[in-house]
Amino acid sequence: MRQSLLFGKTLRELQSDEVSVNAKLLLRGGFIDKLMSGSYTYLPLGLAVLQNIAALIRQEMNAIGGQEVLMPALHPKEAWEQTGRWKDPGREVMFQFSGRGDRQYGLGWTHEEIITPLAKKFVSSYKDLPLKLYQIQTKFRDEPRAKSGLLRGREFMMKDLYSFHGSETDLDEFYERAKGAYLKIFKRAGLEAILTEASGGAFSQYSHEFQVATPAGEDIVITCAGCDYAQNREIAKQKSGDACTRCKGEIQAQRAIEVGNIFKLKTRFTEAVRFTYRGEDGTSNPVLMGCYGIGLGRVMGAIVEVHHDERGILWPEAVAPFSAHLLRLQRDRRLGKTADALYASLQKSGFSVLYDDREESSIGEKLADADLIGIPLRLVISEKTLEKNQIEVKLRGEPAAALMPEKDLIKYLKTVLGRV
RNA sequence: CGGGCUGUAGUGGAUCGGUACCACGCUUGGUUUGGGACCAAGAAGCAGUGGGUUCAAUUCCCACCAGCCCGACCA
Repeated sequence: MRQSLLFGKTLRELQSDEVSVNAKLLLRGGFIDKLMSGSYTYLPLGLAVLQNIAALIRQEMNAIGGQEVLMPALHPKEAWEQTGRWKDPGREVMFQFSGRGDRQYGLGWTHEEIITPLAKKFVSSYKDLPLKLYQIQTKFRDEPRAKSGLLRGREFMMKDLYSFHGSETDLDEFYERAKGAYLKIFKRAGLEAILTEASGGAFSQYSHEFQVATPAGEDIVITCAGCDYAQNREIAKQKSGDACTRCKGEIQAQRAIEVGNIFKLKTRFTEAVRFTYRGEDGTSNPVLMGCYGIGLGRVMGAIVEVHHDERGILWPEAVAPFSAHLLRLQRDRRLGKTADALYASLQKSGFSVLYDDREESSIGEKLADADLIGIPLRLVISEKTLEKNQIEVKLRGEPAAALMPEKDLIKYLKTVLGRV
């Protein structure tokens, strides 16, 4: 992508009352634009990151047998009355309104009410189970207080997977596989997620949250320095400073962002819609369910909270909007031709490149923008490099740059960049 | 929903009650080129909305709306 044509610009200044790091850097970098509190437009750069996160999640969901569907966000009241959630707790978080006539509608903040009847239509025998369906779709929640940039929105992208099983052991087994897939997703996205036990809330006593430790988090998790004990503060019996009951290690409390959670719903929703299946022996049995969510925008925000410095963002390679950022530093014609040629040859080799071909901006602006945008690899063509007939290569996270001739560059990129 | 702070060109900020100023950005022309460079000439505003006080309100008061933050809330 030629940066001169890219929609969205980096900003030098921001409304001074914005405190959240992810909001500041993503707004300044031209990744997102705020429509209102808790509601953002993803500009081309931000959308590229979001789509990379989505692609990564899809890979791992497909790997554990998930099949992607897309359900409506607009729901009829009746679907929610069946499970008793139209009034409580629905009314608290659900946008509800009436349409033509007296027909009542709500916007989906979760999809058990839709997917359970859907699965029921197609599942009747043990042969149809287990079944794992997921979607990546916009959720709406009437949050009492949207805040912290992408971390808590009123409208946000969520991956929600629902699994259906014929037995509790099958549910348990899949739950563990989903847990593993989640840890893999967060690791690939550059996040160290703490697997945290949490309360099951309204419909289950089993639940795990995936928490990313950062001062920007709104949750508090209680962890042990010595073992992998981790519980949400709401249910933790140990507190900061205690000696761990498992390993005597030091218990600590830390702030964290909840980027995902998984639940065993068991029969909470299948019972409500009388969803049963015929077993091998001909008997009718209840279907068991699990649900597994990841907030994509929240993942993106958490990545920025964890991976940034005073100059800007440092995107992990797997989610970066582009693999490389090519800067044409000066405006000289010969230099422009060299840079254009390199851009073309990188594209031909299959690399995703943002090419700063802007003529009007100063050198300082280009360098500052590159740091702010945070693409992992920076390539510079300037009068200096042209003289030596080489290209400057620098990793965003490292201070030193190296020079190399073009013929070595492609080889180097292939080793450094995971995806081509 | 309680509390605090804030609303002024596209953006960020000034403006002891006398109808608005600066910087950035933008437009035109020129110069410059390794960390947001310089010169010149421009364009750009119902001062969040409504009410009140006053001869006079961007400025003081009230209400509402919006934004940020703290708390409550949150599968």
